[in-house]
Amino acid sequence: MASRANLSDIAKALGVSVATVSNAMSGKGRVSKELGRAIREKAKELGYVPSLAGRALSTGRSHVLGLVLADIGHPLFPQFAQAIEHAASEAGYGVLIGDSRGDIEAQSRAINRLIERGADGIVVVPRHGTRIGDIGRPVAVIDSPSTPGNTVAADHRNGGLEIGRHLLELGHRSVAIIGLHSDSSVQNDRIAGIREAFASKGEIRLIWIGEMERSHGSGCPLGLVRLVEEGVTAFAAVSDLHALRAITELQQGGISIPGDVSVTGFDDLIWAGVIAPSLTTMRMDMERIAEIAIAELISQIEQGGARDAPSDLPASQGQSSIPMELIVRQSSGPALGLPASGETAPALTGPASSNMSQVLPLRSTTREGSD
Amino acid sequence: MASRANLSDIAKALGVSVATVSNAMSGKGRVSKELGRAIREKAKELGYVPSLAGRALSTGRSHVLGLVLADIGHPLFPQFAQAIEHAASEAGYGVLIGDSRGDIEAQSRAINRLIERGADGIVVVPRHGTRIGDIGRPVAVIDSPSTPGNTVAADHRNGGLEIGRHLLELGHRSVAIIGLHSDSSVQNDRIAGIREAFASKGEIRLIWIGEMERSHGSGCPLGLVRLVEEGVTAFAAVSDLHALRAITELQQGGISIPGDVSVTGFDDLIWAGVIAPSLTTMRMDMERIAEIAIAELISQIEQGGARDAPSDLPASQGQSSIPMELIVRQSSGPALGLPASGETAPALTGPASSNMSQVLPLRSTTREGSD
DNA sequence: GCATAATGCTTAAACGCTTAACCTTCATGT
DNA sequence: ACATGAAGGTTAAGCGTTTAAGCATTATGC
Repeated sequence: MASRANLSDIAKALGVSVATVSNAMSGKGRVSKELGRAIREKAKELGYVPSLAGRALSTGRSHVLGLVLADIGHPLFPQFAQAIEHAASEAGYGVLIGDSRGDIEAQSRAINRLIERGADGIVVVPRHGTRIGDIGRPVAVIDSPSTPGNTVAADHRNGGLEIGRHLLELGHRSVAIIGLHSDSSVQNDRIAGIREAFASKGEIRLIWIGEMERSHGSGCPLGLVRLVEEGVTAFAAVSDLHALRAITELQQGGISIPGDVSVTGFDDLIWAGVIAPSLTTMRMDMERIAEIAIAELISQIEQGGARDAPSDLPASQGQSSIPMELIVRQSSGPALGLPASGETAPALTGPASSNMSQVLPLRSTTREGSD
Repeated sequence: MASRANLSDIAKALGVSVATVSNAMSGKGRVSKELGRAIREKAKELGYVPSLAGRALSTGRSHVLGLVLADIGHPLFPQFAQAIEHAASEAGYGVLIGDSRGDIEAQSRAINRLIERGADGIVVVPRHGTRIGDIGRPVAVIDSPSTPGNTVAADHRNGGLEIGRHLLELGHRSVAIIGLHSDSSVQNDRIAGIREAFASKGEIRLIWIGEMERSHGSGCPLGLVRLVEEGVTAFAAVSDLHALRAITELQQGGISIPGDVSVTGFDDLIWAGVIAPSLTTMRMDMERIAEIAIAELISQIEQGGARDAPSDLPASQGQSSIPMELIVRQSSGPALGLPASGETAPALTGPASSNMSQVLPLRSTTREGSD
């Protein structure tokens, strides 16, 4: 089997010049209707596939984009990768992945590697608290709308607002927010949103997992049961991962969800729908985010060429923030003291956290799965 | 800023020919020690980065590999992507991702797209029950050792064996295996391993989530509490995702883990270490698997060239299977009736599954987090 | 001391594509 | 009738690299 057909094969077969064939395929030069059709037919017949390498060398464009995730191990990565790949593919671009496990320096190394590999532009979901400097090539940053230099992101603040309102409507007046650490814009936006929803309407406390783990080791209990005793009726985690941690810890402590307390998450990660109780959470519109990021990137690539200073033009339409969607499932319910079905919930009596062998009353779960 | 320096710039600056510079950089032709050093110095000085496009055009090798995951949304994807990217990068290759969400046909489309993009070879983690046909280019398949055409994979069967033995040692004699559906070689291997461990030493039943969801809807309860009443003391899920589902369902039903029953998973997914109780599971050695897959692929690429019939040579050393590692955490403990610390565990009394408002005794969790 | 070989470099072609420039041919406006 | 322009092509250069072949020059064998 001969190796792949090229332009010259088609040209020879039809007795025309390669340039004409090239023009016909790209629809750029001046080629008569008929010849154009004939060429495309022949191309199909020979199974012609353009050589990206040849094209890249000639045009200086590889038609490949780089994707750099700060934390490629994050469970959100699949969604990102899938959406970005899809959008890029639609636009005729391939996606090269860059691993930046580890620190910030690794992140820039990853970016550089991708550039050396010839990526026309880079999509970055940066590590917390990182700013992407000028890398001499178009970049689209997906972080949070409040991050300077951000290109597109979900409206995390509004997401927080919605989850806050949801809990508020359910009657919760004392909630604990669970975050990892305070140097992530995404988390801070979400938290700010929740706070805004509760402004003066309820009491909020903050739990930083990062801090607790620093003193008690990774995977340590978060002491949530004690908070429940102190009156907290809802836990709003800024990630489904933390929500999961909360749910299991509470359940292990004999607390019923959503009977006794509610738990909400963020991101609608893969397990959100299958755990018991299934998780109420906020979902990003990855498809749209990816589309916009890619569109921005490609527009920069195609017009800009060698433009590197992002301060040059005000980046097309500026930064867009995409609404998030509230997914109500089983893990959120009416606050204790606001009986759902006429029955009065028994108050929690005595300390339950330190001594799990105590007998706890379990309320029945009344809600059904909705999706 | 001038665009990137190329061979010709270096050649001009030193008054030599491009060919010499090329030889010096690649160390292939005949170049004197001194001149070689001078050239490399100049290259560094000018910030020379070889043009992959030029090289690709000249050599016919893009130095790019394609990565196709059947289910890119699977939580294992990050680990795969990271390991593959790392191994490929070490070998001087980039990794292009292919999205094959959806059916088997989408999988071949993804593979084709990557080939059209010029990938020198493809790493495939195929969809259950798929066989990758001849695609005219080197392929490395990561599925299960029992799959025909498999290149490298974790030793899932042995993994099952180990988890089975672990439960056996803890005194469990009646376990339920939780799987998704029966057409996955990986799952079947794992299950076979567990079965082998228990051969005639205990009772095993099988739960297929797929079947249950087909009749009761996605995310439906699996009825595990009833199984506990019937005497099951351990649940061995073939994926951490299912294990998670089991743990939450059991906890919600008022059953203590590992006090009343044990639950184990597979794959050591991201949440395994942070949920309560943390999850006992089996981990694949992704790094090694990726290394071997990439090495195989590259060896095929570099020697084979246009060889397409895999039946030609017996594929180097044949298919390798990499041992899995048992990670013991909190979710597995001694079987009921085999008191861990002198204390006799109370037997479960009466039906607990259908009526969750029943008051259940909770045993204390005695084990500490170990990692 | 002369054929032979090794060494160090250059020339030139090739990879497949794009694109500017050029050359016919034919239709058009004046 | 003749300059002008458009249409439909062709030629040729160039993108950056590799690599076979060629050509001096110097070392080696006998």
